[in-house]
Amino acid sequence: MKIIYKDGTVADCPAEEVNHVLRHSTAHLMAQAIQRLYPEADFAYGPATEKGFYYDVDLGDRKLTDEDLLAIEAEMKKITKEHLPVRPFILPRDEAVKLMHERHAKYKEEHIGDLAPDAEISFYQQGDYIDMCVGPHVTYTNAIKAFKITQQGGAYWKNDSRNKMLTRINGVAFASQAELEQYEKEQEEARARDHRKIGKEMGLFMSDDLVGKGLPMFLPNGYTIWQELEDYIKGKERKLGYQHVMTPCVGSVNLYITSGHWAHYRKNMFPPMEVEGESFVLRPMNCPHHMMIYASRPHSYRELPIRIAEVAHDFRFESSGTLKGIERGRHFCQNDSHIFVTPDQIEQEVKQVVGLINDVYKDFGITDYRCVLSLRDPNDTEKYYQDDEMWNTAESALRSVLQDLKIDFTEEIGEAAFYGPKLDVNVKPAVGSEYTLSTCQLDFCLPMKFDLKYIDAEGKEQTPVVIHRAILGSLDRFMAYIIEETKGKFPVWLAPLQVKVLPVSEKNNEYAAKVTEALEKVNVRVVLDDRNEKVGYKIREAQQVDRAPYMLILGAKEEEAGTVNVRSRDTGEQVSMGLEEFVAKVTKEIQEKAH
RNA sequence: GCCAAAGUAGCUCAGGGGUAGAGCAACUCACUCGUAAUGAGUAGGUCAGGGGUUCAAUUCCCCUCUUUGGCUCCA
Repeated sequence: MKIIYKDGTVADCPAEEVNHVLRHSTAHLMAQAIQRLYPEADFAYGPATEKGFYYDVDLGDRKLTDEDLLAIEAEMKKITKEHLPVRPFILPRDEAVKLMHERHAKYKEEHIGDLAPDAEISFYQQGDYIDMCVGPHVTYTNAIKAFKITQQGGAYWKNDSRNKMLTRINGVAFASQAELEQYEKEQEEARARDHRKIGKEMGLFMSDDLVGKGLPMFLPNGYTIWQELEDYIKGKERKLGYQHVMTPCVGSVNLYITSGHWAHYRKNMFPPMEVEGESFVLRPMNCPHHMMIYASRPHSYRELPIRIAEVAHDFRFESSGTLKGIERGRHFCQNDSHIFVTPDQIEQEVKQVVGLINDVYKDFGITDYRCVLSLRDPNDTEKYYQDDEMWNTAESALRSVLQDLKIDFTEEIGEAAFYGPKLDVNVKPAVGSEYTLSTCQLDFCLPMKFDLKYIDAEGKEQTPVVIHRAILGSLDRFMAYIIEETKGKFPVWLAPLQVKVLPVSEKNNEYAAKVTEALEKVNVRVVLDDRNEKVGYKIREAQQVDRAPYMLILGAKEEEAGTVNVRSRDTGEQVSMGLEEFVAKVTKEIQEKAH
């Protein structure tokens, strides 16, 4: 594919750039179509995205309907067929401003003002459409072959909620129709494994208007998984010397004033409750409670590290637009811990935390994640606790552990907690944008605010350092992740229904009941489907809805021989074996938490 | 919170100013069945809620709630 640079050079597009250029050019193509249909349209930014492009446009009071989007798409197709040449030109700044001003492009005009004084200002023209742009672009409009407008939404000018909300029109674009179709197929598959959809199908959780939005409730099947996860992580933690505690979901406002959360995050907390002249809030996090547990008695350096852990209920007032099933609600259970260490234990302890994350990810087969070292923004004096030396020490401590462990990570400015830098492990859901699964945060700040101490080897008082960490993040969110990763086909140890017993006819119900009982006796989660239906019908439901790892087909043959016919959910394979043999197999898999 | 779209049976969805529709699920009956849907029948609804227009509203208009997508936010 030929592309044209802003200086007019035409060249072959490097293979790895093809999609990006194509998508960026498709954004221009769409803008041209919009301009033809709505001449009053004023364009802001219109970049390429991961799979396509968008353009933010100010349409005044006009609202676009789905039909309007189809009309825009049709106009785009028309323009590609017009075979318009795409040509760049460069203007000095004053002429550039003049051109944009004449064309009533007020966002572009403002954009010029944001550019570096010596920046070269280039434009691309196709037909009567001119866009300020650095390029490169395709050389003719008909190079764009496979695209689709996917949706519209609002987006703030310069991504700032104080600015005007513009109409963002999103689309996807590919080099070929086949790739576009492939993409659409993948999207459909992603929607099918959305945890909200599977959660409904399998009866894992629900929500109800009367209970309140963002407040999901776990149903028996979902809570079974939840409890398995809780037992699993607590077991891991116990082996590493964590001590579990239980603290209340409500705390006095004074507690959060002391911690600094009141000043920094009050707007994300449910408003206070006044009783007997005191104010209380639903807690949004557990650090202050755990600080108070540490502070309740004196500590020697010999005791450190002290690892206080809790699977704790938290409540955060998330804005309504961000709620998403059990991935992000207003109530969740954090797999939280606060580790109190001496400064020279930081490195070893962070390494232990990272080791635990690795261990857990291995157990769940999680491989598709991204590590981020979240740093403060030194210019943001409002959000971050002000102490440069503290920040520098904490940030470089975390960085050096990551480097030591040879972990790939990116650094992101302005992503730190107000009290310290974080190592975040981020993953992507089936639908929607990336979120943090695990986190490990270094904190020199809260121990000071709570005046925490330990006695060092010289008998002097010292301030400990706190490591905040969450491995499964919140159990709710982790469950959402596991649902999507497995498409509801959980490993046996997690599956809400582990074995489904399917008699071939009613004649075999009695034997099937006996088999069911034998499994119940060894605590296997088993259900007998003795409905008067054909075995194929029962299999379909057990496979597609229950997603039971094992189905036991029991007919005359099995009854006579005292065996079970085992059908595997994942392979569809059928194997006959003795009941005892099956019991041993399934209990072993549960015990070993086999994938 | 903001910008859009949507809300009809338990689920997935069709419909449309004049008695509310289908498939699946549920229930009943028959069949007694061998690895992803046996057949017949029955029941199931304040068409999210409230207000308005109209002889008549589930349908048109307004408000509210919830859901979905995008933006902002995410300790």
